[in-house]
Amino acid sequence: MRLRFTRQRAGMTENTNRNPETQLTMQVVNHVRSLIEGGTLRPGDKIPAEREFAKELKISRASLRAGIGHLAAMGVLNVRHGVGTFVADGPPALGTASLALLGALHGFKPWQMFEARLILESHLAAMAAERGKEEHFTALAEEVTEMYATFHEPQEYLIHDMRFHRTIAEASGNPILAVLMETIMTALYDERRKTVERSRDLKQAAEVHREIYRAIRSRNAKEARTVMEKHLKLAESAQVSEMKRGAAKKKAVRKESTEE
Amino acid sequence: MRLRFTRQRAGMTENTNRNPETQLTMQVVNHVRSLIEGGTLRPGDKIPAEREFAKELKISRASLRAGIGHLAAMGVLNVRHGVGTFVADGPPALGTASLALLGALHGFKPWQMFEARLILESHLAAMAAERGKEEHFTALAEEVTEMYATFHEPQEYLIHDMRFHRTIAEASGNPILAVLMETIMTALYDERRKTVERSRDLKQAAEVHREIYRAIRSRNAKEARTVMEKHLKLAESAQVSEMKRGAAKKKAVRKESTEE
DNA sequence: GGTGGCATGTGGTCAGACCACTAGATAGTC
DNA sequence: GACTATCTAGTGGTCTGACCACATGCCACC
Repeated sequence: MRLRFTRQRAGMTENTNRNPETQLTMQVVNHVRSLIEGGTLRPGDKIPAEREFAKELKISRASLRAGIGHLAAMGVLNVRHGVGTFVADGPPALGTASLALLGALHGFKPWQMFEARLILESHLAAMAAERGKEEHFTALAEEVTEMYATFHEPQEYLIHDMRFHRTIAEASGNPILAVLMETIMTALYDERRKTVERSRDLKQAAEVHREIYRAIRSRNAKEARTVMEKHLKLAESAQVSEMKRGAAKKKAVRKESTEE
Repeated sequence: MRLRFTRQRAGMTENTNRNPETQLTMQVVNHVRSLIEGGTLRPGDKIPAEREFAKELKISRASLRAGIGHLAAMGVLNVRHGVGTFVADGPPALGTASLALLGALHGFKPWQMFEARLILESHLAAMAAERGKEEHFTALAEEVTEMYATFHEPQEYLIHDMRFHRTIAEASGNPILAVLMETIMTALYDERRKTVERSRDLKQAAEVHREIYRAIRSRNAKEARTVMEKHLKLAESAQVSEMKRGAAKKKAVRKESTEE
């Protein structure tokens, strides 16, 4: 049974739903939203059980679940099977796979990803140098240490790499920029995870992270920014070459794969 | 019947789902994702009817709908009652209300919104000056004209204001940054819509937009950036004063409306 | 030639049952 | 007494099949 994915174009492009309140699922979303905005629900809180909540809202459990699904997809709610549904806690984040999916959909190019990241992170580094607190510096130092300790285990190394950049974002004092950066980083590292095994120079990368740390720690915003830019440009070419190396190896079915 | 929103904290903060494939709804998300990444589904395409698609995937319609709900919330799918479900078309955008909701959740401050926007848009303006195409310039000019024509109708004016900035983002040649900017702008203008009625100096604002346009048009990246920064700082103080003006008025009226 | 209404296909909602997972309580074992 | 296995209650996850609401094209009717 072959299903067809009709190529027919959907006429109207800018179709705003007329009655936002007619949609039961949207009604749920708005209800929860107002509870959050009104302060009734705060991060980490548990919302009522589905059967109970549905009765309260006078809708079926299915409709309630549709609304919860929306909120969960947006990263506002955190559903845990067998336990309950909670308002998102911890570091804010947009819908998990959203950017990666949008990327596939609109054909984002890797260089565009890196460009976006460069812009965001260079500012974040500078801001972290200016506004960072002692606790952030401590966390950064720890991650650098871990990087040095794990540069022989790429997957492990990557985790600390991510945490390092995440901490900088947090230290910047602007959670919105942190969220945006996180969104891009997630998409980027998703790809990186597959290629990092082929990486060399992980030790050198740790070196650069140490430089960044020192610049931030000494509150030298300009320097932090410069080094971060250098790091990211390096990272870009590293990832590109990793990807090429992977592609080359894949094609080299015969053992002729001499690494240029 | 009073429902309680338990304040109990949810222990684990970093809970990654162990089996991403165990979740039927995630299975649907990943399936569609792979269809998109594989090129089988492209923007504007119609996916099979729910009953049919569910049978194909050997899952119930309910589960399928859960997955579709997720994708719709992320802005990847576009569901139209009585018509069908389509792969998102037009300008890419992250989940609609996500940032606004996250803002309420984590208490984003207005100045943080503006700071984030300033960083993004100043770069976007410079990039638009460097990479913009003739068609973009034309569109920008049109929007400026419209702004001059409608500065007595704030709501109308706002639309063109948004379109102007959106066009710059598009002209920058980096759709990722455009998406991020759009996310922030949506949250910001959502608020602005309520206060713009009290705005003065809309004509002056149009003036500044014209300056920005001229800088971009003449491919003067540095100038475009500078003027954009000036504009956004102006816009920030304008909105703040609008909000203050509104707060004063609201106290006098003392009107309590029902929650929707 | 126009127009109202119906047929069809699609998503939206409902109800109730049962499955799967978690965590705490309980009873049994060493 | 401390540990471990099992049970149990509570919660989300899935299924089924019916019916409702909406959008569109077709066709008889005027």
